[in-house]
Amino acid sequence: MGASRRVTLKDVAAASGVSRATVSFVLNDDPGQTISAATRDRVQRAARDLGYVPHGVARALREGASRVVVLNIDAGMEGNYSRSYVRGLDAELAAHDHVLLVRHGHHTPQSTRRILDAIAPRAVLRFGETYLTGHELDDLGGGWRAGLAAHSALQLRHLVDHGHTRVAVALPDTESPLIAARLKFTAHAATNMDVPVPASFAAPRDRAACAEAVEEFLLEAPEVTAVAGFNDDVALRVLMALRDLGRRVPDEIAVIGFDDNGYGEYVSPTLTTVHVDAEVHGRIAARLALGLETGGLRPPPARVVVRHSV
Amino acid sequence: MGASRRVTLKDVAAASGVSRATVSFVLNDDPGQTISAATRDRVQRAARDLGYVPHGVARALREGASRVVVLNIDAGMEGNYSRSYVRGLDAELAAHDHVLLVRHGHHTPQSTRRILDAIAPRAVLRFGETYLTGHELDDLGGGWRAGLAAHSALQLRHLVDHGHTRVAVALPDTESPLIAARLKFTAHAATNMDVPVPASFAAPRDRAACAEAVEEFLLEAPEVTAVAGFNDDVALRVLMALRDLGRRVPDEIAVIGFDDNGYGEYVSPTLTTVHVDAEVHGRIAARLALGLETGGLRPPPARVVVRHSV
DNA sequence: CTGAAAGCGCTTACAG
DNA sequence: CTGAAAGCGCTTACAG
Repeated sequence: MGASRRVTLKDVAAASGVSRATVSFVLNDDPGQTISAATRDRVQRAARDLGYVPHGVARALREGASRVVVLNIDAGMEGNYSRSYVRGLDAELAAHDHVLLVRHGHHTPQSTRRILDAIAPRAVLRFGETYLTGHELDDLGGGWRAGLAAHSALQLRHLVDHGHTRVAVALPDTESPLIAARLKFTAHAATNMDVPVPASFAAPRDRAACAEAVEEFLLEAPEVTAVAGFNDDVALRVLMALRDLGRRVPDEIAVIGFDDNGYGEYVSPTLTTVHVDAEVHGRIAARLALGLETGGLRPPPARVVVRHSV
Repeated sequence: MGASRRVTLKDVAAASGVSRATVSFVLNDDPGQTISAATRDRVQRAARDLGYVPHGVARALREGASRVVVLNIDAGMEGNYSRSYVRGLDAELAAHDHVLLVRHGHHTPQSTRRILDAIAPRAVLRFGETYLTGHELDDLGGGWRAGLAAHSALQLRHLVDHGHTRVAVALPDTESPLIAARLKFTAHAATNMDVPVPASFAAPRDRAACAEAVEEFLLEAPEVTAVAGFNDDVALRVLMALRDLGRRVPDEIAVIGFDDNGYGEYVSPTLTTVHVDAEVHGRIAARLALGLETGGLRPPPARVVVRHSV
C-alpha cells in the first residue's frame, strides 16, 4: 500500500528480460539498432503494462536539455495576437513531445539565466521576436508578407482607403522593442503609399493626462484626420480622450486599433481594428526552436475588423 | 576559443583543494557539518571566482524536485487579481530561490502529469485555489475576511448601500469552478444583509445574443435594479447590452463589475468595480507551496473603485 | 542482435 | 573536520 514508487527503465528491463539499454533503444526507436520484432514487442508491452513514463529530469541531465520551451512575455502584450500565438506554440510543441511554460513580468538576462540553470529548457523564446523581425515569415526582413511590417501597412492602408492621408500614430507610454519597429514599418508603408510619414505621440494611461496629450498633439498637428493605435489599449484611450475633448469619432477624426483585444466591442463608437491570427506564427516559432523545418506553414493574412471608429 | 564548458562542483573542489562533498556542504550551509572558517572562505571565494552556479537539473534529479513552481491558469481569468497574484507569487518564490513558470490554456490531469514528468516541479498550483477556498486567508472557510467570500460580499454591499435590494448576478457563458462558489457566497451575503438572494443569468460574448439575454432576463425579473458582474468582462457586456436596449445606466439600472481589469475606464458610463490586490495572496500561495509559515501575511482589504455605473 | 559500463552534476549517509 | 562512494534515472559509445 505505501506510496507507489516511480516505474523506471530498470523495472521495464526486468519485466521484459532485457537490459536497460535495450529498453531505451526500443522506446526511443533508435535507428542505429536492429532489435528483433519479438523483443521490441515484449519491451513495448511491458512499458505499457507498467505505465512507464520516462523521467524528464534524468533525461535532461543526460541530454543536456529538458523537453521544455520557455516563453518570456512582457506585461501589456495581451491581445488576440499573444493568445493565438501561445495556442499555436503550445500545440506544435506538444505535437513534438515538448511542453510550453511561460514566464511573465519583466525579463532581464539574469532572470533568463536562472531559468536556464534551473531546468535547462531546450529554448527560451522572447515573445514577438519572430513577428518583429519577420524571420521565416518571408525573406525580405521585417515580415512584409505576414509579419509586423505587413500588418502595420494593413492598418495604414485601411485609413488611406478611407481618405485619410494625414495620420498620427498613438503610442503607449511604456517601453517596448516593438515601438521603434512599428514606427519604422509604418513610415516605410506611408512612403510606399505616397502619403506623409505619420507623426506620433504617447497616450498615457491616466485619463486626464491622455486627454491633455491628445489635445496638445492635435493643436500642433491640426491637419491630422486619423489616429492609428499601437494596440487596442492605446486606441481605446485615444477614443476616450477624444470623447472627453468633444471630438466626434469618426466624423471629425477616425481611430483604428491594432491586435483586436476584444474590448473594442464594448465602447462607443466600437473600435475598428486589425486582427492577426498568430497561431501559425506560434507553430513556426516552435519548429524553429526545435530545429525543425518550417516549410509549408503559411500564416493567414491579417484582416481589418470593421466596426465604427473609422 | 571553444565554447566555455559549464563550471561544476568538481571545478570548485579542484580550485579550492577539497572534495566535492565539502564544497556542497559549504555552499549549502549544511548545519550538520562543522567546516573551518578558512576552508569555508577558500571554497566560497573559488565558487565566486569561477562563477559557479549549481546545475538545477542535476540537483532536481538528486533531490526529487526542481526549484520550480508551475501555475496553471485558465483562459479568461485576466484581471487585476491575476496580475497582482502572479506578481506576488513570483516575488515570494524568487526570494526563496525558486522560479515561477506559468501554463496557459485548459488543463487536464494529463497535462499536469506531463509537466510533472518533464521537470518535476516542487509544486503545481491551480490559479484561484487559495482565493476560492479561503484556505489560510482566515479560518472560517471561504475566506470571509480576505477571500472570494469577503469580496463577493463587498460587491453586494456597495449595491445595497446605494439602495439596491433586488440584485441579479451576470455570469460568463463559460465553465469555471469559481462560478458556483461566487453564487454561493453572494447568496450567503445577501441573507446576511437581509435582502433577497440574487437570481443569475449568463451574458454571452456575442453582442446581439447578450442584449437578448439581458432583455429576456429583465422581462422575467422586472424588479431588478442592479446587476453584479461575475467579472469586469461580463459587466462590460451587460453595460453594452443595456445601452443597446436603451436602458439608462445607472438611473434605470445599476451595474457593478468585479476585478478591475482596466477597461472599465474606457466605456461610458465608466464601470464601478471591485478591486482586489492579490499580491499577498500570491505570497501566501508561494509559502504554502514551499511548506513555509504564512504567519504575518495579511492581505489588504479589497476596495470598490467608484466610477459611474452605480 | 544484446549487455556491461560510463557518465550527465549533484547530495548525503558513511567511514575515517 | 574531510573524503571516497553510492545513487537519482537516463542514454550511448563500446565490446561482444
